[in-house]
Amino acid sequence: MSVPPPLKPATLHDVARAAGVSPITASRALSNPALVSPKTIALVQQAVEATGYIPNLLAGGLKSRRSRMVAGIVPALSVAQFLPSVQTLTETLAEEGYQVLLGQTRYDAAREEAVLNTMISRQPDGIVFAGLIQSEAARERLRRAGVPVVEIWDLSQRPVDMLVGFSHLKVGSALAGFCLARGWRRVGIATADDHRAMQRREGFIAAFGREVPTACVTAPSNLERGRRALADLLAQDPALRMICCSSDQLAHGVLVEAHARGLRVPQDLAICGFGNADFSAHLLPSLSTVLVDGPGIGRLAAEMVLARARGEPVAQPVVDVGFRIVERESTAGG
Amino acid sequence: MSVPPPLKPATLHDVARAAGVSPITASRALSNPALVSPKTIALVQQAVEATGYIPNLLAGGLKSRRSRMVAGIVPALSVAQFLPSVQTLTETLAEEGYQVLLGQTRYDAAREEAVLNTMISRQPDGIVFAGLIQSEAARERLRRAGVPVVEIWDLSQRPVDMLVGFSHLKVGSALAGFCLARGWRRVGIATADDHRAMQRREGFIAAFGREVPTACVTAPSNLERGRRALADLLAQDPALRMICCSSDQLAHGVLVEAHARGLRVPQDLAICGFGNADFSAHLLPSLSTVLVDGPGIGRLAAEMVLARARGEPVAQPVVDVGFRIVERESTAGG
DNA sequence: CTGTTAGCGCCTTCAT
DNA sequence: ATGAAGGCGCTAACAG
Repeated sequence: MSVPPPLKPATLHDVARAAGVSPITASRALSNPALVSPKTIALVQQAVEATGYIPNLLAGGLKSRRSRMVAGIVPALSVAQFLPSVQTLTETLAEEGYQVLLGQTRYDAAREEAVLNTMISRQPDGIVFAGLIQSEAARERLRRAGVPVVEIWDLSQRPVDMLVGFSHLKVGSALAGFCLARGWRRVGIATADDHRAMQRREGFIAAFGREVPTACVTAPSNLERGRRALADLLAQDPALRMICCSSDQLAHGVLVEAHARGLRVPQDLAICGFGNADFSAHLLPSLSTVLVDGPGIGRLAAEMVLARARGEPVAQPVVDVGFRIVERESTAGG
Repeated sequence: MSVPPPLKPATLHDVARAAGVSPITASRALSNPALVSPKTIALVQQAVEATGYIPNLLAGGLKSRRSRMVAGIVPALSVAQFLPSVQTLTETLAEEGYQVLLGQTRYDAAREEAVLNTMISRQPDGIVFAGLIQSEAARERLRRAGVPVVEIWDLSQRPVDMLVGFSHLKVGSALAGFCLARGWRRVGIATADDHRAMQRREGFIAAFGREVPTACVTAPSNLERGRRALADLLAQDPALRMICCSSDQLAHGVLVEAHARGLRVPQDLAICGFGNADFSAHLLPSLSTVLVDGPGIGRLAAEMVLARARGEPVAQPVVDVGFRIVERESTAGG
């Protein structure tokens, strides 16, 4: 049973020889069986077993110009926001034999460019980028390279190529409307300092009609920073009635800090998050939030890239998936 | 300023011609400048600018047999446990020009094998696998392929190759000792159904001396399942004094459910988690947990792979990074 | 320090 | 349905 390990792994040539056919026939038997007779296919498959052949996708990709890899680029893997999108992207692509190459920009423009350059060198069949690509040089290089690009989780007048996202400004104004409708005037904002979160804040203020107390924390946000943010906000205005947060993690921190200070939520203080994290519906009180279809964004981005890879046109290269405010206990009453 | 986009992207040949040198010299100027005169380097760099050259790492990898890619395989990206390791792995590798290829097994043995096969076809310079590789066929194929493999987050008598982890049995027995020392006899376990979590449970029971009420939830665990787990456990024994959980997410859920039922933590019910999630220290009460150095595991794994890629021997191919019980408010008193 | 030669393993193109 | 030729873009291995 046990075959001694060959020093050199078997190549398609070895398989072809073992099967008594030419290399190209072996190749077709494996990647395009429709063109080969059933007899030959069986022969080749036996030869594959016998030789322990494992194809070299690098070599195949060189000639065929299809690497079957897609770059997935996020600020950091720890940004919980993007995880469902990346996970679904990876799964959807895997079903079609594509793998995701991971890149992290750390919210850093210089690294963003470096990461994109490295990715281009790897000849990916697509690039999915969380956020908008800022660097003009990178945008130009991507267009030149002709790689399909999908920017996700934001909206832009001038995407590099394709886009699946929604308007953060509109999220902000929707939240402002939400507060105004309930008569909440003393509202504070706890926000991370990333571009998208700040845009939501801008949208909020524009619709709210005036500046509001703001606590700004370094991205990525987390529970601890949420606690500090509330402390900061209450120092600015102890009578705040409502806090809008740039993530559910931050909102959770605000909630914990509120409890630590004996504030009742929502009676004394209402709280709203963003992103509908898996825990939000199950906190005490359950957390109101803004729902965005993260998995849907990942799946759509994958399908766009796959369509391009197959040479099909993409019907709708820019998709606004929208969002929805989910009212739960933390904003009840009002 | 604006150069019209070339139909064909520039190759190293184009750069060499523009610089008036041979292709191999251009190659060396870019990838091994120490071997080339400063004058030539400058020439080549100008040519790179002029042509807009972007190297093709696929082609380079084919010849040099170094793909500069490392496979990173987890059950699912949403398993919070592994994120710090994957993030640090990705960062550490990126510093050396390596990228991570993402794979997800979904806790599924069949997919585990499929994912590993796909990864091998991509000629990675290493494979970092969260957990132990179960499939004997895959283990054999990996050895044949000669790819450096690092199994992480577990310990084994027979790793495929290298390993960075710790003993889950020992974690369990340490937790049992922790409970016994405080005189807590009515202890329940809330656990996910994955292999490692179940091992911790086994270690607990062995050291505790008897079976204990157990609520078992489907992995990956989250807050909602933690709430259900406590409900389940209290139905089994309403007088439980302490709950050990297989993750901090689960423990968080147990904490929330305890509060929902008017139980005081830790006075009525003590809770301990696992993994030291970023939020654990900042909950009310702060959550006791088992600390494991996730980023450290990722960094070590990266360094092992890099060492192998450089042809250096790995001094310690199996590393037990250990763990530490972190006592916080949720287990105070007792 | 630089160049020549020769492939890496596979697949596209064209022929049969 | 199968095969032959050639080359994808780059870099080892050797020369000079």
